[in-house]
Amino acid sequence: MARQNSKAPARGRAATKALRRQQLIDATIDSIAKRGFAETTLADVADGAGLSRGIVNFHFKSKEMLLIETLRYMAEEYREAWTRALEKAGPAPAGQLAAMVEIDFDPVVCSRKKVAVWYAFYGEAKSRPTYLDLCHAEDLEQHEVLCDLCRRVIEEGGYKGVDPELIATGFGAMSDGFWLDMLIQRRHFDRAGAKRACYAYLASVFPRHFSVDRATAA
Amino acid sequence: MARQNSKAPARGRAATKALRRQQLIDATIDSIAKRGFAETTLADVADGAGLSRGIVNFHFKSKEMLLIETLRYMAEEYREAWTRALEKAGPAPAGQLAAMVEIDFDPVVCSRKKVAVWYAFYGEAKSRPTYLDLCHAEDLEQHEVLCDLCRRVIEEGGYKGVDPELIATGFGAMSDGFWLDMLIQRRHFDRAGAKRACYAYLASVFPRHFSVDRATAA
Amino acid sequence: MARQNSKAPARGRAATKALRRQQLIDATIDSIAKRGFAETTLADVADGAGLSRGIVNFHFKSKEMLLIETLRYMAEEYREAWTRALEKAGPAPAGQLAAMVEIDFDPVVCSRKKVAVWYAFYGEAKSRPTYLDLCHAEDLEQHEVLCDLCRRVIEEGGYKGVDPELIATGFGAMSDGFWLDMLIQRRHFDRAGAKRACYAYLASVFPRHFSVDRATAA
Amino acid sequence: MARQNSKAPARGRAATKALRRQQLIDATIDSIAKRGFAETTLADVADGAGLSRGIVNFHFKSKEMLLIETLRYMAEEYREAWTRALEKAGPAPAGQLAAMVEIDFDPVVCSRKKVAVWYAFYGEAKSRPTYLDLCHAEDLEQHEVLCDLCRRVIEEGGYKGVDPELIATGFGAMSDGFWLDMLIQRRHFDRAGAKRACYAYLASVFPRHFSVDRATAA
DNA sequence: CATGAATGAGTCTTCATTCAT
DNA sequence: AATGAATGAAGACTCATTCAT
Repeated sequence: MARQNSKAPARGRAATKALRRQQLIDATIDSIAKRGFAETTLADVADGAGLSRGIVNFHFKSKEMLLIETLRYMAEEYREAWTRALEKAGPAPAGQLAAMVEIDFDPVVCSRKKVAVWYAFYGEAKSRPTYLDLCHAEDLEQHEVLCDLCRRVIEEGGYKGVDPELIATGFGAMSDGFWLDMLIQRRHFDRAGAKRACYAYLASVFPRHFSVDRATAA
Repeated sequence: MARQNSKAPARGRAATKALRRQQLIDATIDSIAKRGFAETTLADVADGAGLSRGIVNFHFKSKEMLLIETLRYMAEEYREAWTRALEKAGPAPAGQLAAMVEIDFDPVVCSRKKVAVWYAFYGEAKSRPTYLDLCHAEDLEQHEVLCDLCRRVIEEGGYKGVDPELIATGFGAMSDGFWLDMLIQRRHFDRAGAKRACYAYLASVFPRHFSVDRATAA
Repeated sequence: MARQNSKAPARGRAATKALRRQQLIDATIDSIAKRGFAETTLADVADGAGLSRGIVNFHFKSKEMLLIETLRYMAEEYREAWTRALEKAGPAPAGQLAAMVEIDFDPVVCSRKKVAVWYAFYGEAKSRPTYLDLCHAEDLEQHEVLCDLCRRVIEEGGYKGVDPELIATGFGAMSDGFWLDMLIQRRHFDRAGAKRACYAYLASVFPRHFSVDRATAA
Repeated sequence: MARQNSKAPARGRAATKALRRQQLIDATIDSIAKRGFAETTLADVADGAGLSRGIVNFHFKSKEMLLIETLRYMAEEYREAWTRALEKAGPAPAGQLAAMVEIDFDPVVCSRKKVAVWYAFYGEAKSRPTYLDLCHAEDLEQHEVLCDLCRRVIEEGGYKGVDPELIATGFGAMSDGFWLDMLIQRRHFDRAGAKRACYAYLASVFPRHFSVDRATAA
């Protein structure tokens, strides 16, 4: 009982601490999406979280660290999203490839807000080394997974003269490009249009697995 | 004589003025590429141009204006590049499409430095309205040109069930995605690889016009 | 029994309270010696004492109060040291004067750490009258004692034309100056050298009582 | 004429710059003397100089640098003072020693304000390495000069059993101690009293050269 | 008694902009 | 046309103090 009494506050505090950190990361994402990288001040973040001014330095030590943790959070969120999507997709490689298309343009991951934050990090030279440290391994892993899926689709479908790496790379680039479209509406394209264009790409390469509208059962 | 005397310096001054502006725009591009948007100060720009501190406000009124003019310059440079590339390419639409691939990954336009600046503008929320004002019309124009080229290739090749807009859009997105790769080396891809992936895409859609390595004569 | 139960913890608490205060004063001295006045934060003190952050305000109400108590502690410590030294020295005034030299450069009182703290307070003294108030009475008392000792030595030795106040003052100043040397090593002098210089001074004034190396029996 | 015109502003600017720096150093000395080291902010200094907030960082880069330059200025001022005093004093070593006493307690060098600043630097641990870097060589030089003067007085007077280094050291320490007295008025001593005590010391060591009130002609 | 999360006032520093020269 | 000294607003960060637990 005594132990429980002494643990309860500890648990509460630990929970509070984690909660605050997440609150602040969320407020950071909101602010970057709204104001951009350069205009996001710690005061904005604190205000956005409804907390006091010194709070960020208390929980994250510095602005730099807050931004790093924010990037880390977004990278993990994205990674979990596509990992889980593949798990749910069943064993067929074409289905998994389609799942990747779907998750890449799922509002959870590809909202205007989230995309704005990704591109804020991409665009800011100072954050590039940090980005590489944090995301390079995961980017590579996703690339390998995509290559592998393409390879298996090619085998399955007996496609001749198709380089899986080239297709995987092209798909990844296209996906990134459509995310940018979400942000600046260069080709005023919506999620559905982006997916259709991706499926059109896959359908032209893997006609026996994909149609313009969706994945075909192999 | 009096006229000559007064005109010569006037011309010299006008030239100097234009020269100074270009010097400062170049220095701005260099600084954004090196330090990023948020870290670029007017002092950096002035130092980079080898000029004095107050110079930017003198020639551009404000930092804001300098950035707008810098963006305008880059947009015009890019527009002229692809416009001229199409002119040189001859009348065949597939050749023109190939010319677009080539120019999009030509070092003049797609150096790491230039790409860094583009993405700095994309990533910075504050610059987005400016970007739209300045570039929307031109982006749209390029998109229309690409759609038109695809349409004509489809007609020429009698390709069935191919939506030109979808292909043009997909190509544009892929190109943007590869530019991002140049910047963050997400898939550690070089210009040649990017072009091959683009041609692979076009080859799979327009097999009678393109091969993985280049445009095929129709 | 009930009383005992309630008293024992009370005594324990009082003891704990005094212990905590001393712990914090010690940590303050350590921190001032190490980091200086301006750089000493309550967090440093709390960490140094191995206690929690809010603890100082809990036991001392404010940082200012902690500093005052620290100074008071050092002043009392010094006072007790020289008082006790005089008591031990026997009745002869020259012996007591020598005892004052010895105690002034005794490691207990004149360690580098302690001197650092004294001079930290001196450095702030002009702007904080409270600090002066604390030490003024005791400084005066010591000065009177020194004057009295000199007077008695002069009488005893029949020294002509020697002003006891001037000698006492000069000795006090020299001692302070050597403490400063300990701190900044202006003349890179050690304790032994300082004592020799003091004895040399006393020997030149009171040649029948002192030699360079020590007090001579009168 | 054109040259003159272009030089005049340059000279004016250079002069202004030096003037500003001196203004700020003076304001720093004033503020440290009034408020102490820990309480001196750049705002205080700027206000004291009647200038704007950012001015210190403009002229000195950082607070740290301002403090270093302030210390350097004080060290040079003191050095010049005693150097010049010796030059004026004539060739006799006893006269030069007396000149050192006089200059050490001359209001120019030993005002309460100046002493407050010296002791602020001595007391602040962080400034000690800087102090050593800046002043160690000069302190040593002054010490050597004092030793030399004592040596020559001893020779001249044929004093037996007197160690010049011990006397020089003792004198230096006594002088420092009296400066501290000026600051905290420990023995509520004025400049005249301090000098008398110094002369009393010298007179007891060098009776054929000094009396309590001044240097005696050798 | 003690903890440590939270607050917010205060400080240093940066930097766009102005303006006298 | 150009310079660079000066300004002052704004932002990151520190830290004494408070208070719920």
